Amino acid sequence: MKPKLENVAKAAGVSTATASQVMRGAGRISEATRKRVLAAAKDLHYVRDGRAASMRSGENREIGFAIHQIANPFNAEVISGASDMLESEGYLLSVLDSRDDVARQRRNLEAFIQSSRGGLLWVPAEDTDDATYDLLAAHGMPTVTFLRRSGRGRFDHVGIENHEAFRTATGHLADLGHRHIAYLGGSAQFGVRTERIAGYRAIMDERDLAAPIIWDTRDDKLSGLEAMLDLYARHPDVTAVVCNGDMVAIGACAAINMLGLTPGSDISVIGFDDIQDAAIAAPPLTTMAVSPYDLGRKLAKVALERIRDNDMPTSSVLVPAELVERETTGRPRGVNRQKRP
Amino acid sequence: MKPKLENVAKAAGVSTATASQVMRGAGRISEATRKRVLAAAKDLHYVRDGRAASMRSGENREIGFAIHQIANPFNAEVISGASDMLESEGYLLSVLDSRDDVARQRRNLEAFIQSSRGGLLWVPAEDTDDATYDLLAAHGMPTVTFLRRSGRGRFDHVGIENHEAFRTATGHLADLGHRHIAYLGGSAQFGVRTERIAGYRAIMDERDLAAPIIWDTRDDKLSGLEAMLDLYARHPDVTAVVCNGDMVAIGACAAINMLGLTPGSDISVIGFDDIQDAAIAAPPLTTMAVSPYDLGRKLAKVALERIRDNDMPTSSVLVPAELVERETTGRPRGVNRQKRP
DNA sequence: GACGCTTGATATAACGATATACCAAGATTG
DNA sequence: CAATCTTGGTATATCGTTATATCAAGCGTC
Repeated sequence: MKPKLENVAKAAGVSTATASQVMRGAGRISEATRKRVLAAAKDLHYVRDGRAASMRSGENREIGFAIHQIANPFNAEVISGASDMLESEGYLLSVLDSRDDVARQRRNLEAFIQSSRGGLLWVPAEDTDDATYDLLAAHGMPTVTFLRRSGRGRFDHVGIENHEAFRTATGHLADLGHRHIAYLGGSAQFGVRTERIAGYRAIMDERDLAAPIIWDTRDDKLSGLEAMLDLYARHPDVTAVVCNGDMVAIGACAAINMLGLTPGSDISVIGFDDIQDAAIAAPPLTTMAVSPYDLGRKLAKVALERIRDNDMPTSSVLVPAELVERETTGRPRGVNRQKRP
Repeated sequence: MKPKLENVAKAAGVSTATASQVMRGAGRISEATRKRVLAAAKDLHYVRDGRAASMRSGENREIGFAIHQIANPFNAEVISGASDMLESEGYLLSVLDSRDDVARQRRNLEAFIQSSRGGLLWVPAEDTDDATYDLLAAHGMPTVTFLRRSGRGRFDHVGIENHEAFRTATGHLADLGHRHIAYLGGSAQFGVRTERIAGYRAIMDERDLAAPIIWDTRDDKLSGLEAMLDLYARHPDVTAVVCNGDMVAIGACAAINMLGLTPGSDISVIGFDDIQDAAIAAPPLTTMAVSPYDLGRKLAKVALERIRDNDMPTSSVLVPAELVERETTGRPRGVNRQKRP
């Protein structure tokens, strides 16, 4: 049923070796036989068995992306960017979603190893244990971690300047006159959040603002909404929130609306990511922008270099985020309009 | 570097055949040697080469999902559902995104064939040509199409009762007293949209309402917003819109807000999908709900049956959608409150 | 003690492609 | 014209597993 190289070769009246060379465009083959083989292949709907090919040649042009959450529009954009870059170089990207579950992630990564994917883009799940990093390192899988850093420098990394970005975000609110600024979406011990929280704390400290408030929540709108309602009930003096992501921020804005208040004038909200929704939210969300598509391309580029030479020293790229002022940040009530510092 | 079965076998002092049997839990092996082999395997960080295994055994527990758009929260939920169902049966799901591009889809599907994935879940890209269906059929790939039907009955299908759902949606608006109802997100010739549009048209016709207006737009918020602005400029008499999806509907609501009007009282909007955003949008969106997670599970279940017996006659499952009334639909201005029929 | 039966393990041939080495025939050279 | 090169092609071992057949040893049975 499934045609193999042997069938193609027989149909074209050549050896499998010759057929193989034609299919790969390798070796020295006369134009006449080349055409004959190609015709036979098309005729039989031949598709080569990549397992056999990759086993023998040691090459695999399928790259894996192990990500913590597919359902996030930011991540989806990253995937698009990475995919485009890889495709332009003749590779292909398949995605496995761990949903931040370490057991599922383990299964996913083992599947990548089992199929000897050509390389691996990876956003490690929270609480990923060392054994998992060891596994990849032990198998010599060309790996680039993304966003969440770890693995003790054994892997390349592409990420965001989180610390600096949250200094900027918090600083922006402070500049506007806010003193009680909370951080929404914190708590987890993982690298990214601690970097971000550190940036937030640094400004709260340097500018001598009120005591930091870190409020936990997951990364989606509904959680952001609930967390904001909670926060407001417990800390009514908070006039501004820095959010761990746009999803949370948009949820928070929805909560503020539900409370009969207005984001930007009653409570200021600043997000992170600049997802498509941010610009068309009501009101449009002030946020820290990084281009996820470009980030994805960058990520893929680093991976390609690693794949081409697995002996290079590991590298690390951090991309800065940029403040995009829209309408959810403003002066707190009771602070007079004055020149910005 | 990469350990193979031979190394494990040698370390345990047995043959590769024995080691293989231990790793698979097959054959008759004494408890003592079983333990010795397992220990050796763990010791060497052994992970079996799935390519070789699947080549020899003809089995592959990695399932592919070829989808038209990862970045859609509805689809993301479907993926989660399918993934959970498959995992519970010891399979694993990897996702390739075609972004509705037929060339990219072709490459993706060929990759699935090359690696001989155990089965295939597939939302065909718009304008998929027959040759692509033929390709899968020719290779005997166990395939279930999802949402978009085609392939002339050669594949199992899981989908939504689109026609009936859009009769319900349009009927709901008609019941409220609307006469000028537009369809937002139409035009493409593909199955799903024509089914939906047919349902809409049927009601417009049966109830003797104004002439149908079909307005084209892509499936995201920004496009929905632009389309709604456009529609309003050209057809100011429209008092209600049925949308092809929640993303479009939410975009449309944003547009209505921008125009200084209120969704639900000035212009009614009804969506489709009931994504998470629908419930927390401002105002909350009336929509036709199907549970994407359950849909994903169902899809996976059908695929598993197909994988287990590829000679079964093909089946088709259509899941109904359900009206969820929230706040974006109401009586048109100027129509008196009256008993619902 | 020859016979069958069970248990635990092994030797070996696939699976489908590709890398390597090799070869025949014609063309080129000194 | 013998020696060398080029061209176009093939035979074969190999990648890492697993399925199949086979086998030796122990054990009971008549």
